[in-house]
Amino acid sequence: MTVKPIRVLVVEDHNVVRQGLVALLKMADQLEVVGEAADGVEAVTQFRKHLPDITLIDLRLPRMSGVDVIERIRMETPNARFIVLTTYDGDEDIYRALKAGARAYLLKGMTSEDLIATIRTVHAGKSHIPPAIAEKLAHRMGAEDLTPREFDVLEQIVNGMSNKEIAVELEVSEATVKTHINSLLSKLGVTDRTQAATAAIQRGIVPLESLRKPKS
Amino acid sequence: MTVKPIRVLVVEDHNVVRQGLVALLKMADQLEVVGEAADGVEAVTQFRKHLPDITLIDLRLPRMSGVDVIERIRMETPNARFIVLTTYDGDEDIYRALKAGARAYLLKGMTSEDLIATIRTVHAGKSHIPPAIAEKLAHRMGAEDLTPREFDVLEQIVNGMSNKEIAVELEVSEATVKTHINSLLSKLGVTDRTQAATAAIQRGIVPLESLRKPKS
DNA sequence: CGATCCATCCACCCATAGGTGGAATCCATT
DNA sequence: AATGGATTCCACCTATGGGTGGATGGATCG
Repeated sequence: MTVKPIRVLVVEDHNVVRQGLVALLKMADQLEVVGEAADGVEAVTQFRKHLPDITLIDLRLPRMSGVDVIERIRMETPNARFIVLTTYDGDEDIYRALKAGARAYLLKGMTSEDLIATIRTVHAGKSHIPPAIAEKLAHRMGAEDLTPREFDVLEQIVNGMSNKEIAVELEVSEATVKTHINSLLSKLGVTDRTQAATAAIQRGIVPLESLRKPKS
Repeated sequence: MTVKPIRVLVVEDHNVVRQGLVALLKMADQLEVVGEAADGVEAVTQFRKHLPDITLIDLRLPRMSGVDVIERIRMETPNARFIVLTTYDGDEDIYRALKAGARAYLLKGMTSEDLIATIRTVHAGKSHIPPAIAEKLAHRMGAEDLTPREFDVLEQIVNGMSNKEIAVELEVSEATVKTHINSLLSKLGVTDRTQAATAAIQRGIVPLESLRKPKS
């Protein structure tokens, strides 16, 4: 123990994945896993307790989302460093996480070399945003940001509601719904509601989990 | 080595997850990981080489899908035993995998006890289908099974195509497209194409990966 | 205080989507 | 030979969706 190891907190709800991360990290020198958490609330607790150098964090977490965790912790500890883990590319949450202060992001399909190299890079104070994401990030800025109301309407569209149903649900006229739809269609760069729905799901604007259950 | 260990093959493309599985399995007695594979083709090769008692297999794999792997192997080795791993519930592939001969399925959020217990159960010759899935499986049977052509149309719908565009793409008339749509709407139990699209994604009938890239 | 953005609504129009009720062909199974 | 499913197409009609070009009040911000 000649050099001070990098102290890492692992936050991930899926058991196997968390075990896998810990297993990978143990193979590396000068890395120490100081804590594990399986949900957002526990993550905050563990962070306060251990004050790790690096927090590896999944975005989809029970109880409190990864983005919320990052925001919360950075209010208390502004120089906390986060590396975000995601399963899928093109996830809208990535942008929110980066905006919240994450320094890097990694897909779960990465190799152990990727993981360890990224941890060292971020610990050295640098960021590590893959070029493809950086481009999308730039591309995204100034383009699509839906107003709260447009988001409401989009959510209803994804849930298969007709304009009339949306109007009732949001307690506005159908004309208003149409206005919002026209607006969000052009913001999303799509031509109809079906494309809006799939785009919303694909980009993670509306999470899959919030989808209606089949009418059974 | 008093008792013969259960020989396990782990097939999973995501590095961390595979490592995690192996790490979990090593904690158990009388279990031996005899091979690992990161894609479908390698899975078949590894299976032939080791003839494991149990194959833990993810369904989303590069090069050859998990379902295809199961079908292929069971043609050669009909009593091969598979435990399917999935990230999300409600995945259409689960049904196909079970039909192809998988004996059990597990979510990646499981505990190590679940995993090991399931391996032993399946090795003992029993199946292990969670009640919730068994019910859905029963519920699904006799209901929705789309014809190949209906599936083609649904795929186009998910990709945001209009009826006219679908007609051109599939080289049929718009009337035919409408017929198929009418048919698949009632089979899926939905009322319009947007609901069909989200249902298709949610149930995994059309994989998210096959979605069009934004026109950029 | 203007300027801007948001949310709300209107009228009008046309294209698209979806429903109904056919019908013909082909193919596999009975 | 007959049944049934899948695929292809037609005509016809109505409902819904989406485009255009407005208008209004409220909030926020420089």
